[in-house]
Amino acid sequence: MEKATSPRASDIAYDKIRQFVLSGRAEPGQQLTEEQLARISGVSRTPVREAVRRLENELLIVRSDSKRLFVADWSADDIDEMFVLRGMLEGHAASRAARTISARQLEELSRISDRLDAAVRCSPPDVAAFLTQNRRFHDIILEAARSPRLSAMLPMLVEQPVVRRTAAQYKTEELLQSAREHRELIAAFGARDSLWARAVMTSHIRRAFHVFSTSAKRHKEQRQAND
Amino acid sequence: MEKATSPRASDIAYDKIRQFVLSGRAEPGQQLTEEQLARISGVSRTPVREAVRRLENELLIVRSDSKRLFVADWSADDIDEMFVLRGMLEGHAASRAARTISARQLEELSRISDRLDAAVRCSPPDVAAFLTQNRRFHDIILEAARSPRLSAMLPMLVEQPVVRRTAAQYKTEELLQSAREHRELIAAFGARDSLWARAVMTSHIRRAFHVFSTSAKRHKEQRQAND
DNA sequence: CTTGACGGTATTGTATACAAATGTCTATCG
DNA sequence: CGATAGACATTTGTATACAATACCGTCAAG
Repeated sequence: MEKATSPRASDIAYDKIRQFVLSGRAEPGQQLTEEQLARISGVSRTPVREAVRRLENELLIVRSDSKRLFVADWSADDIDEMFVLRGMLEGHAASRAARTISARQLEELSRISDRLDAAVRCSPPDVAAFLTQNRRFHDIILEAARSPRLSAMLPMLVEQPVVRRTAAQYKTEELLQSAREHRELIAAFGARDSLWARAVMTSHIRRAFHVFSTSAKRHKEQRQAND
Repeated sequence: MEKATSPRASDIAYDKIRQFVLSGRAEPGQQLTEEQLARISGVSRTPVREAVRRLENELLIVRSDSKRLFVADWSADDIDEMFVLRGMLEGHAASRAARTISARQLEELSRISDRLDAAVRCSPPDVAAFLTQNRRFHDIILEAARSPRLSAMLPMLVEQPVVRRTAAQYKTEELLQSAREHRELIAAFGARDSLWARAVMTSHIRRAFHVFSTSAKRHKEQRQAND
């Protein structure tokens, strides 16, 4: 039985501010003051500061030379590298998970995979559900890898711009392929084949990069056409 | 002209607590209270909490289920994995650095490499100097890689146990080989060969792992002999 | 003897007040 | 007109007081 976690103010602040930044309500490069963030999250500055520390570590917020806060603004190179790093780290996570995953977790992955399929096959595809389940899938692998270090590092590689990109950009075909890759990961885990698992995961992330990349290009061209 | 950085209390606390943990004065698994840490670092609890957040991110300090603080205690598997992750990330850093390093930085690496040689060649070898220059060497590569993400992640992979191991454990031969590898890295950077740089760095870290590993084994055997 | 409830104590969490520092605007001088 | 010094406003940093929570020993019931 799960117990409801006590709602600590610093966690509330963390969630609210993170939401504020990721939702795009905050412009990249925009200054944030602690007081403003305190107002937004409805708590005092003290827990806000703790939340900001965490977000700063995830590089969603950056500090100027003299401690003023700004919404992070990522270059194309930053984003490229994030995918490279995610490929390495999630590949490693998959490799470890293949050795240590429990039957319980394997079943859970299967269930999620079913939901992923369902989300894709209905029309129109339920992209929001897909993204939620996708995230859960990867979280379980991370959990199965049993590495505190990976668990601390991977959250730094959340892709702000990907989240912001509207759901409509995803094509059914791409989602189908993604779901297939999830199935193959489960197969690799079932076979306890760490090399296979790593290879599938690396390829999975890399493909996501190319989907994102071409989508970003389309996006840019459209904007230029509108000018 | 460099200006003396203003001594903010939270930085003082960070340095002092980090020193306290890494020096081994704190036992792994030992509880730490904020007040105790405040006493140690001579500031109030507020900046201590900020320092603790940072150390928590580096996994030098861990929190129990209900927010009590403890000195991190790492398993053999943790340490193994740290070397694996360092291999991947520093390899990646070297790969990037090979493409982007400046002439200025290359010169700096050469100078440091000279000092590394000097520290090894004198007898007995100046291990403290070696470690200091070694750290500086790797920091410059990290700087040259120009990746905020790498810069945030690599500090999580500082090897507490390695630092704690006494200097005397290092053999001259091992230090010499290490110095040679640094030279080869410089050569790879000079050639702007990112694959070469990555390979040398990966091998460099991996060798360090084996040196550490056999040293740890010796250490353990000695302890058992003493019982 | 074990188990579970209770209450005191230790520890962490939050708000607030104030200090220090940074940024900005303006007036004055070259 | 441009530069610069200085006053003022804004923002971050720190200490402290108090609130909330978790831990631990004790005692009573089974």
